[in-house]
Amino acid sequence: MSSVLAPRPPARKSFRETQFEVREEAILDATNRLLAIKGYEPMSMDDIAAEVGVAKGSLYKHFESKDALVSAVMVRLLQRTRLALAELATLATARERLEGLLRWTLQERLAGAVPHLPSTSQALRDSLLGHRLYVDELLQLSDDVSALIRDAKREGSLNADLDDEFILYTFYARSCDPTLDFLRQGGSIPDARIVDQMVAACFNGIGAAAPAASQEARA
Amino acid sequence: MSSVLAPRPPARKSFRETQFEVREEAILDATNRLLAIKGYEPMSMDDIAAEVGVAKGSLYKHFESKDALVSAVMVRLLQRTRLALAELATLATARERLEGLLRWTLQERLAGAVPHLPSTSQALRDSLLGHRLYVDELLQLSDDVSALIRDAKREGSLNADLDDEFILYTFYARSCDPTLDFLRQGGSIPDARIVDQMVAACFNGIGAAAPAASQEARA
DNA sequence: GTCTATACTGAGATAGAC
DNA sequence: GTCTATCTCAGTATAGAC
Repeated sequence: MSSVLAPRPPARKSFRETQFEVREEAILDATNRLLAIKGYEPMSMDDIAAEVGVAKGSLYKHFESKDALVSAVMVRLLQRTRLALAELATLATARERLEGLLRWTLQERLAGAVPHLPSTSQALRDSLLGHRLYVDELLQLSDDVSALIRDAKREGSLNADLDDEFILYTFYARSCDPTLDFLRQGGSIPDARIVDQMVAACFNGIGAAAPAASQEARA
Repeated sequence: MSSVLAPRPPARKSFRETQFEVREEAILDATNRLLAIKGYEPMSMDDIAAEVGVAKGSLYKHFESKDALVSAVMVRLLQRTRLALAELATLATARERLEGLLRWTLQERLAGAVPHLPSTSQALRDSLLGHRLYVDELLQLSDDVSALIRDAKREGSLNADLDDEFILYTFYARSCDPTLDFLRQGGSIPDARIVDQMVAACFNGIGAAAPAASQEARA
C-alpha cells in the first residue's frame, strides 16, 4: 500500500513481464514459420496457437487480430532488413551493397524466414497498408534502397536505361522470387548454388554476357 | 419415336448446347478476371456467380467444385500459352522465341489474364497438382520451354554457367513477376515501357552491360 | 439447367471461470 | 493472462421447386 505512490525505477522488468515478452517473440516466430509454409489465408489462428503451444484465446491478449499479428511479423522483418543493410555499409560500392542485401534476404528465406511478400496475397497487401507502423518501415527501407540504386547508377554499375522505380520493384521481386522455393523443393541444386545463380541472374540476366557472334551467321 | 434408333449426325449442336458452352466460357472468363484481381482464397463462389450474373448453385452444374473450376481456368491458360509458343516458331532463334513468349505472357497479364501463378498460393498449387489435366499441360509446356532453353544455350545466347532447371523456373517466375502489377498500379511508367524493361531485365539483368572501369579506380 | 433456400464446416473473435 | 467453451459469420456445397 505504502509503495503505491513511490516512483518505481522503470529499469528492472518483472519476471512476468519478461515471460510475456518471451512468449510474444515465440508467437511471432511461429507465425513467421507458418506464413512461410502455408501463406496468409490458409494459416489459421488455430494453426498458430498449436505451433506455439498456447490457447487460441491467449493470442488475442497479445495481438488484437490476425492482421495485426501478421503485420507485427512483417514490421520485425523490415526492421531486421534495414539493420542488415546498415551492416553492409562497410562494403565499398553501392552495387556490392545491393548484391549483399539481396543475398542476405535469400539466405534468410532459406533459413525459414517469410519473403517480404507484398506479392503473395492481394488481401494481405491491403491489410498491411492499413497498419501505420508497417507502412512507415516499408517507406524507410524503400528510401534506403532507392538511394543505393541512385548511387549505383552514378557508379555506372547499374543499367542507366532502366527507370529507378523499375529497378526498385524488381529488386523487391527478386527478394521474394518463388524460384528459390521451386528449386529448393526440386532438390537437384545445392542451396548455395541457388543463391549464387539468383543473384547473378538478377544483375546480369539469364542471357549470355556477350552477344554470340554465331547468331549473325545463322540468319 | 421412330427416330430414336436412327443414328443422328453429331455435327450440329442444339441451341441449348451452344448456350451451355457460351455460359461456360463466361464462367471461365469471370473466374480468370477475379482470380487476377483478388487471388485464389479470397475469391468466393458468390463473387464468381455475381460476376457472371448467374445463381451460385448453377456453377456446380458446370464444375463440381471451386478447385475444379480454377483448374479449368489454368488449363485453358496453359493451352493458350502453348498455342502462342507454336506461333512463335517462325522466329529465327531460340532466344527470340523465348523473349517473344515472355513478352506475350506479360501482355496477356496487362490485358487482364491471371498469371501462370504456381507462385501465388501454396494451397492452390497443392490443389492444382491433384488435377491430371493441369499437370499434363504443365509438363508439356515445361518440355517445350526446356527444349528452347537447350537450343538457346547451343546458340550461345543464354548464360552457360546457369543450370537449365534454374533458367526454366526463372523464366516462369518472370512471367508471374509482381513487378508488373506494382508498376502498373504506380502509374508513372507506360505499359509498353514496363514490358520492355521486364524483358530486358530478364535476359540482361539490372546491372550495367559492361563492368564500369571507374569502379576499379574507386577502390 | 437454373433458380431460391439451406445444410454444414471452418475460422476469427469473444466470454467467463480460474 | 491463460484456459475452455461459445458466438458469429462467411463460404462451399447441396436440395428441391419450377
